[in-house]
Amino acid sequence: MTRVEQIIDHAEQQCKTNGARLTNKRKQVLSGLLKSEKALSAYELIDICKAESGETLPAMSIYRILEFLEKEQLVHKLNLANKYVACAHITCDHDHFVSQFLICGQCQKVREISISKTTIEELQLNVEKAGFHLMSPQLEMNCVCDACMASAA
Amino acid sequence: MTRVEQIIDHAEQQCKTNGARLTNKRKQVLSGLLKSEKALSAYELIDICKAESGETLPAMSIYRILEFLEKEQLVHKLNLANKYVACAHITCDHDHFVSQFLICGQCQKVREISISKTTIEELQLNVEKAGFHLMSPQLEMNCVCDACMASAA
DNA sequence: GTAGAAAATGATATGTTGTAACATATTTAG
DNA sequence: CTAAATATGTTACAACATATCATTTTCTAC
Repeated sequence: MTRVEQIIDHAEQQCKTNGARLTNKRKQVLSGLLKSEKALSAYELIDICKAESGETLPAMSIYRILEFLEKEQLVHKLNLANKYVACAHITCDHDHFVSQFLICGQCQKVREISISKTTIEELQLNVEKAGFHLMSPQLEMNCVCDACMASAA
Repeated sequence: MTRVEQIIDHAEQQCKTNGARLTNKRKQVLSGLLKSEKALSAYELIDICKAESGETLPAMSIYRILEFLEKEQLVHKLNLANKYVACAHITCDHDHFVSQFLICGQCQKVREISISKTTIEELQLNVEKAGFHLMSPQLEMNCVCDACMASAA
């Protein structure tokens, strides 16, 4: 059983626990994200699913499926890039609090790392002091990864 | 002389120093952003410029002008919202390092605040440890402002 | 001041991301 | 098995963005 299959299995159990259904098409999309190991646009996922299964999922379905996967915390939407990425902690069984996403602008590789509580608190404090309320506690940063940095040079 | 006119004047001097030209159309766009005091999409700026001057700027021109203004640090692009906002520090004469942008998802009001050096350093350290290099040191956060919070309740 | 280069803007078409609205199919529960 | 709920399909379109090539404006060198 491959790593991806293991993760999908785990995700399916997790969904069951929440009374949600990880259907075949939803598995297809999640699997596409997991295999690619980078951030993909909805339309790139259409192509990937088509290549894997032969059938063309309509854009609307992809977006609905991504929305579902996001609610189940299996996928994150990267707003900076308008792309989607599989959660790096599916098999960890813990809820997310705040993640810092590093997105390579060249190859779309993504690292999802955690932030220390004190850093979050400081950012949050700034927000409140400015008269705002944080909605989605998710930090995204435009980066370039080592590999792309090296190949560009 | 209004506050906006003062800022535009200052921006014009700044451009001259850099060997750049703040043309009339560029002033129009910057002025639109300054007056509105919130984040605007390129297409909203088309409407605003049309209302002010009567002539309709093509989308392509707006995007080119925004790109110019961004390079001159007069405008910031908010990738979270696909919108543009006038820099809050045009008359401050200092280079930017890292800004934290708080974007109200309801009214598009934006606060541009500074981040402490230690917080930046910690975030930056995380990035380097993960094998990435920060490209645009700009934090954007989805928020709701006090006013919208109150009116929604 | 005029020619030619460079910079700015315009026009047209099209690509990309995302959603609204309504129809159909599949699953689940009683 | 049937009704309700859930999931997916279809069509059309809105919003954001850029590629390409044409034209206009400005600057520079003579």
